[in-house]
Formats: sequence, C-alpha cells, structure tokens
Amino acid sequence: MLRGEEAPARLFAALGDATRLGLIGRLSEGSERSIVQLGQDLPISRQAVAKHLDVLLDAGLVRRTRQGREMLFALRPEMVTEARDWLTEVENQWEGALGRLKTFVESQP
Amino acid sequence: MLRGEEAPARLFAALGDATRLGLIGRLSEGSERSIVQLGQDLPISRQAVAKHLDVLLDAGLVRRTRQGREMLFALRPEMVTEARDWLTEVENQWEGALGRLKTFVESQP
DNA sequence: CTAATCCGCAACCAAATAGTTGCGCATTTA
DNA sequence: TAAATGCGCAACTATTTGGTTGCGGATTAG
Repeated sequence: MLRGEEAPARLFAALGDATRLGLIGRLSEGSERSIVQLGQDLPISRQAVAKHLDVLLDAGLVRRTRQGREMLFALRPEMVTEARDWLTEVENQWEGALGRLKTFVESQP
Repeated sequence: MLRGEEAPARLFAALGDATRLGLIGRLSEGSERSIVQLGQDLPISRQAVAKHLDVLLDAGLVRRTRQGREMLFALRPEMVTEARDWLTEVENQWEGALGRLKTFVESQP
C-alpha cells in the first residue's frame, strides 16, 4: 500500500534499531571494518552482528568487499542522504502548508 | 546497548513502515485529521490505523487532541527535524573523515 | 428518542525480528 | 603442516509487529 513510500520505509526500518545505528556511527568514522571488528564491544554474537550488517546491506546503507578471509564493510553516505532528503521533503511540505494557512487567515475580512 | 542511540532508533523505527510514512505524508499537508479520515483510502481496518498512529504518537512524531467523539492527529515537525539532524550528523562525521583521509594521503611522500 | 458514527479495549493469529548454538570451510599465522 | 581466525549456513527459540474480529461506550445526526 502506498507503493511510493516503500523504498524509504526499508531505509528507515534499517535505521530503526539501536545496534544498527551504533554500527553506522562506527562506520561513519571513515575506515572499513570487518564483522568481528564491528562486533568487538557489543554484547551479542558475531552472527547477530552479521545479520544486522545484512539488513544494512539490503537497505543499501553499506557496501561490502571481501578481502582474504575478512568481509570489510563501509558506509554508503548517498543512502544516508536519501533518507535525510525524504525528511526534508516532509518538513518543506509542512512549512508550505503553514504558509498557505497564514495567507488564508490574513485574507479573511 | 549503546544507550545513546535508543531515542533516534525509536524514531526511525516508527518511520520504518510504508503505511506510517503515508500517514505522515498526509499529516504534512497541514490540517488535523481523525482516525477514520486518515484510514479512508487504506485497505486496512480502522483499528490497524489506530495502532499505527499509536506508534507515531509514542515516537513523538504526532500529537493528538480529542474533539467530541473524534481523535484529531497532527504532525509534530520538531521530531521530524530531530531525525533529520541525526542523519546530518552522520553525514558530517563521514565528510570529516574523508577530509582527514585526504590530508593524510596528500602528506605521504 | 433512535440510529449512526467514532472510538477504545481485548483476544487472537501469522509473519517478521533479534537473538542463540553448532558445524564446517577457507585463509592466515606460528 | 598444524593451529587459530573469520565467515557462512542452518536450525531453533522468544518476542515484536501488523493485522484481524467482536463488543461496548460516548457523541452526534435524524
């Protein structure tokens, strides 16, 4: 339903978890990191971390490249931007609505 | 885990559903709307719509006021801004990291 | 007053989520 | 070569989620 919202919904759903936001925070520091590295300070298993990274990958928020026996993950900031743009649009539409309301009120006798 | 990310996670989780994004889109048009009104064109029951609105309310994305027998919902754009700010921070940190990397590379002999 | 409308509560259900463990394979390291 | 490391696959579990239906109470409309 409302097919136009499905893509951003996937994006926001991927962002809707504290652990994943933490991973994104780490990846926003710039360097690529492996699964074990990313799960270092987390109280969950390596496989749990891998699953979270899969979600981020499916949402397009990260990119991954194999290097030897390691899987390296890096942020894809374009997708972060895309999510942000959606919110900006909502804000703009809201501001526009406020503006029209103001105009309407002022035009009343 | 990573308690600092819990608040934004709730926010993004609330945004992580196409139906709810649709509701937010409607509410961004400016005027307050009732539950029945918001569910008018949706292929789900009134109660399902009400539950979605509860999620948005818990996340702070909407405000509600009772008026007679109706429950009127309106957007709270401050919260939309808050979510957007989190994404902006990630982008900024990433840009900063890129900058530092560039400086480092250029300083290499 | 009666009928229609809007809502809240509760029980229930199926599917998705977040997590676990165990095992085996590939790649490094000692 | 042998041991250790990093990963993937699979099965299993508990909780959350998105949805339903049924019912009763309050408010508005006829």
